[in-house]
Amino acid sequence: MNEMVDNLGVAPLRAEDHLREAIVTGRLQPNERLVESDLARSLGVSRTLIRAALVRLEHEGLVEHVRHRGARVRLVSESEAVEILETRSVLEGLAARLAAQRATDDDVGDLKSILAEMQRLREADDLLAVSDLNAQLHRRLLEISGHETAARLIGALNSQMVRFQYRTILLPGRSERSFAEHAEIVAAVATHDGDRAEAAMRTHLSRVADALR
Amino acid sequence: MNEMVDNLGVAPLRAEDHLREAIVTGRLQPNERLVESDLARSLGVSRTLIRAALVRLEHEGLVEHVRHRGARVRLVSESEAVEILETRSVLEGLAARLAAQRATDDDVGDLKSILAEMQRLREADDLLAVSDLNAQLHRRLLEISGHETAARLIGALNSQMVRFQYRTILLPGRSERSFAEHAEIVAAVATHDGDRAEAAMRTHLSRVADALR
DNA sequence: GTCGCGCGGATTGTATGCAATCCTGCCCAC
DNA sequence: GTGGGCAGGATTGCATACAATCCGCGCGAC
Repeated sequence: MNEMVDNLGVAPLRAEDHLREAIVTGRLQPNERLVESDLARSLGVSRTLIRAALVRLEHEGLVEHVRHRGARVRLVSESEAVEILETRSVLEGLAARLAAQRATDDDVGDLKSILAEMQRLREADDLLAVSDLNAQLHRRLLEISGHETAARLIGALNSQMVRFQYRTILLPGRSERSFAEHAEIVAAVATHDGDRAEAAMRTHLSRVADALR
Repeated sequence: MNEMVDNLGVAPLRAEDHLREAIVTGRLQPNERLVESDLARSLGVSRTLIRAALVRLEHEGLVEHVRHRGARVRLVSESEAVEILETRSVLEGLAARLAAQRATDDDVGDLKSILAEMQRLREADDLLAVSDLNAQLHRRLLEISGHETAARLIGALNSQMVRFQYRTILLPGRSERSFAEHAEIVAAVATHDGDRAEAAMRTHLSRVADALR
């Protein structure tokens, strides 16, 4: 467990990023206690920095902190995951609407090539890679929308969902339907039909929520 | 001994809450510098607590913090206010839909009496009080929806908007239309029509955004 | 045997001190 | 007069020290 030797670079946010990464990748398990002095020692910084990091991670919903009792990795329940998906549904619906209104031809080209690549990987049965491309497609749509507020909120919601990330795409038949849903979104954006893009995105994420249940 | 008595209640969050209140009420002006040691002295706590509070307020979007240069009260531009309203629009739309599905008869009664009180105050030309009741109506709808994730995000967005809070209702004619929009929302909830409630809420908040521009 | 209770270790909460960084104003070269 | 740079003060960044709180465990009363 000796990974202390990478403090050289710039690294002031490093402690926080390390922690975040350890949580979202599951290296720190849900409900695991986060003892400040242990973290401080293992990351080679002082408790002060760890505390600051924990405060921020708490605000991001990754950590739960109760006074005098310390912090632990927050467990998001399935019902909460559904709530998060419902919220993402309307936020990304908004973003999709705007993306449809604002997309340039290049933007549409990007989306279509992501879609084509998804198709290819799907036929090769590499469902995990497909799931990663899903995320990329959603990210690209957000960029195109140019809506920073929505992007920020969606980002925070996503980081709480990593635990469920690969879960739905693996269900039998889900991958085909998911692809069709994404294709519909891209088609709507390509024709600059905001209403249709929003509806398609909401349908898509509702289906994901259904799949989770 | 005596100061312990003071601390029995809820004292530890005091510094943070003081700061937040000073910002949202405008006692601390946008762009004003927040010097840690000054705040510490004036609130009677140490810099450590001030720093922790500033970290949290930064995450809430009330404060802007740049490394080695300190914190200042964040100025939210009008274009950003519009973004925030667009975001609220879809989030509260979701909440209104759920509220319509879940409202009990008592809930509907509450909403209607808030509406009646609004009407009364409007006829008495007390527009600021009307605006406060607006906020109360929106809060109550959120409660009824039972959607904690949406509620949390909306709360954060609202605290960034206080500067604009009373601005729109004072526009000539806006008060009448605003009342009609709220009445439509309540009517939709009363008939448990989720689609209509969501549409009404989105229309309402779009109009507020228009009024702001 | 079980319940209450207090003691000690572990852990968090807060304050303080020192180092690092930045900003201001001044001096000097040109 | 203008621009570059360089002190000195102001302010933040980080670490450490001390105080407050919590939790588990053992002991005794019943």
